[in-house]
Amino acid sequence: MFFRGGGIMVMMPKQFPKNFESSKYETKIYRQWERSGSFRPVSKKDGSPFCIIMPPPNANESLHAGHARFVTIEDVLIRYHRMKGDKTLWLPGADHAGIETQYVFEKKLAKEGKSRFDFDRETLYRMIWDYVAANRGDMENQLRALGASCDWERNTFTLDRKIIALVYRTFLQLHRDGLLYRGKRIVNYCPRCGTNLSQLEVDSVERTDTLYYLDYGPVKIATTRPETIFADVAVAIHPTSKGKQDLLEQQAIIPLTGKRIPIIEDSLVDPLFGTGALKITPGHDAIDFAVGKKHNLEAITVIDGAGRMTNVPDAYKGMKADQARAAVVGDLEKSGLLLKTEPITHVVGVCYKHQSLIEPMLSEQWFIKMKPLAEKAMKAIKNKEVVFPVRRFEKISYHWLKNIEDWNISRQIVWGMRIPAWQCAHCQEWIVTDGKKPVRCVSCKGADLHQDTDTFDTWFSSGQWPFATLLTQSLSKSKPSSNDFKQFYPTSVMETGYDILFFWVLRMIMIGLYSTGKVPFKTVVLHGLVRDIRGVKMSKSKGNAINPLEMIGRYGADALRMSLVWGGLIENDINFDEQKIKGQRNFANKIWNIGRLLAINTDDSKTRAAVRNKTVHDRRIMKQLAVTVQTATRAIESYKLNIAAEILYEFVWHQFADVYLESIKKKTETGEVYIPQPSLGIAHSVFRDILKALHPFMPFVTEAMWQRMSYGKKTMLIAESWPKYKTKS
RNA sequence: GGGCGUUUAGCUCAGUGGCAGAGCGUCUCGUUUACACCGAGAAGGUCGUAGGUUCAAUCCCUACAACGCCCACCA
Repeated sequence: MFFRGGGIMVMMPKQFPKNFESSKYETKIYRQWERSGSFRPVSKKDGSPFCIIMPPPNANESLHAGHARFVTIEDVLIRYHRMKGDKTLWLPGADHAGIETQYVFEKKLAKEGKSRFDFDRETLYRMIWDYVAANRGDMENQLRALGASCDWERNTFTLDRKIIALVYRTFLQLHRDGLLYRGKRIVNYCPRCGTNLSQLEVDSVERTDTLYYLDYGPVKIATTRPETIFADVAVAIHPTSKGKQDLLEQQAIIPLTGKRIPIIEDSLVDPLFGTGALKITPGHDAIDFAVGKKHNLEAITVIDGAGRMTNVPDAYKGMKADQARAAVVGDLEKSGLLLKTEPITHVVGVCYKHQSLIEPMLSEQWFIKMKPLAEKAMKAIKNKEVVFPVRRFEKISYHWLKNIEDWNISRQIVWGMRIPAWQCAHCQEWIVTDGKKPVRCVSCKGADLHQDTDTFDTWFSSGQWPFATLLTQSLSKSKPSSNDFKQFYPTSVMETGYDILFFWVLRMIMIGLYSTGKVPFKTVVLHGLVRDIRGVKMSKSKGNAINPLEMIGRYGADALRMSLVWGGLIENDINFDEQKIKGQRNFANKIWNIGRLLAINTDDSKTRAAVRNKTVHDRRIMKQLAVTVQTATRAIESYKLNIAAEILYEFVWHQFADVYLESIKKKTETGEVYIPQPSLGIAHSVFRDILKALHPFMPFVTEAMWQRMSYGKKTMLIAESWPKYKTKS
């Protein structure tokens, strides 16, 4: 028997607005879902656990189009699995975003005429904490506006005490396992951020600079950085250089100071570049550092953390590095030691965030040995313990893991987790703990211990996010389901932008495997970036960023969501086009009006009289529905969300509305439209399944319609079950 | 220097070893008691180029080109 909407009722057109006014429903419906506890994981008979840990957005920033895309994709998966009957958990969170947040806060301080140096560490930390706490609600409300059906009772912040405790535990464990070390290395120091950055946080840009040819006595060298000559400790030539033996017996002379340094040979030198001789400056260049180490040379620092000259002749002391370059070049010219100059186009490192020039600097930092961790990750990928449905991401991941380098995890900022390591003032020994201050030095028993002032790279803690969030849930006694970790780990899907594949996803796999012995998630689904209509990456500074809330206000959350998955594969970049949202707003309205047509004609006294047999149209629409739902189901299961969205759109609009409803629509003598039975019943039955199948994509209009039609009696659509059709044999 | 991706209608993009698809845009017509946030229809493509495999290639293979992205220690 076919379901007939809401029994006997006559709905006057006036009571049923012609357009779906999204803003009238969205907030109300979301609150209804949230209050009813629909976002909590619930066990059904044959459901299996399904869990996504949300990539925590920066607690301090508003959401942009990229967030809207991930929310849509993840919410589609979550709602689908929930309807399928799986025990479904989507765990939300917020990220403290160390460097970025501190930078934003410092800009704010600067506006007030202050700087971070005006405050002690604790005060500064507290100020940033309050600042973030005040802004955090905005981001969370934006997630709600987008319809994210995540479990707010499990909402977690990356700086929650329990999370910090777990991160410290991992750090200590790495130390005990010999995977952690403190080393003096060339690091990428960003003078603007006031901290060093990992290799990943440094971008390369091509620049044209001047190449200076300098007279070093018996040899000539070419350099782009004449201000660093005071840190030179040798000049290297290639082993096949002409007159090598002769040169090796002599000494090179640093211009201006006259200091004598050895001439050495090393195959790293390119004999065809410049003069074929390379000045070795281990204190300010990574290659030189490597060469210096090989030849047992000292590393001299001549630029300090503020980017000023130090440890140089008085004439240059205190100058900024670029001023010093001009001064040095001028003096070289005067003394005739500048042989010639030529322009050179080369690649330099810049800060990924501000594009400011990176200063390679010698510094002592905490490092994690990555090779052993990466090997386990590669094995897990090979064994398909973690699957990349889009093959190219697996290839890229594997390649990166194979060539991985040690990870510098200490940052010179206060906003973040302070590193739980103390140095003994007496014997200089470092003591690592799980967060508690040690009483005495383990080696000399000294009691004068000082905690490291650095904090962890944010990615070090977020690399532990999947197990940390689930474990801290388990530690909570107040919550009914205190075994989240046991139930949901490894999680089902990790969904995030491909731009943080290396930063985050692969590190989660490595640390997850290390800490728990298991991969943190079984499937990695990556989405492409949202660009502007011309294909340019969106950013606030370019002014081409779109505000999701504005789009929601204009077209509704459903329309925005659909537009972000419709018309392109999720793994590819998309160009954001407002026309597309508009089209989906029209679609939401179409759904609304299908409901309106069915509702205003549900008059039994009229339709009962016209009962007849099923027609070709009736039978065809039933079949098309079955095929559509099956295809959509398969598409969602294989993360081809665009296919699912598109086929549902096509079916609803062009098969159901344009063809079927038109074919069954009748008019009375007075011109009133009505639909006779059994077609009306069939139409209702098809429409019910349409609402269900579209619900993951367009949760608001479908829920609003579901309730309006009283399809579920007292249940909400969010809690309904996914339509099932037997696969054709 | 290595790697990856893209190239299909005016635009944005799906897709398949067997008549080339969607949305938007354009044009024509229609309806105005489900929806103008509507309907019916039309125009528009040598599926980047050149070879190869095949009965058959937009799809598979090879080379090339253009564009884009990622990685990399030539000062």
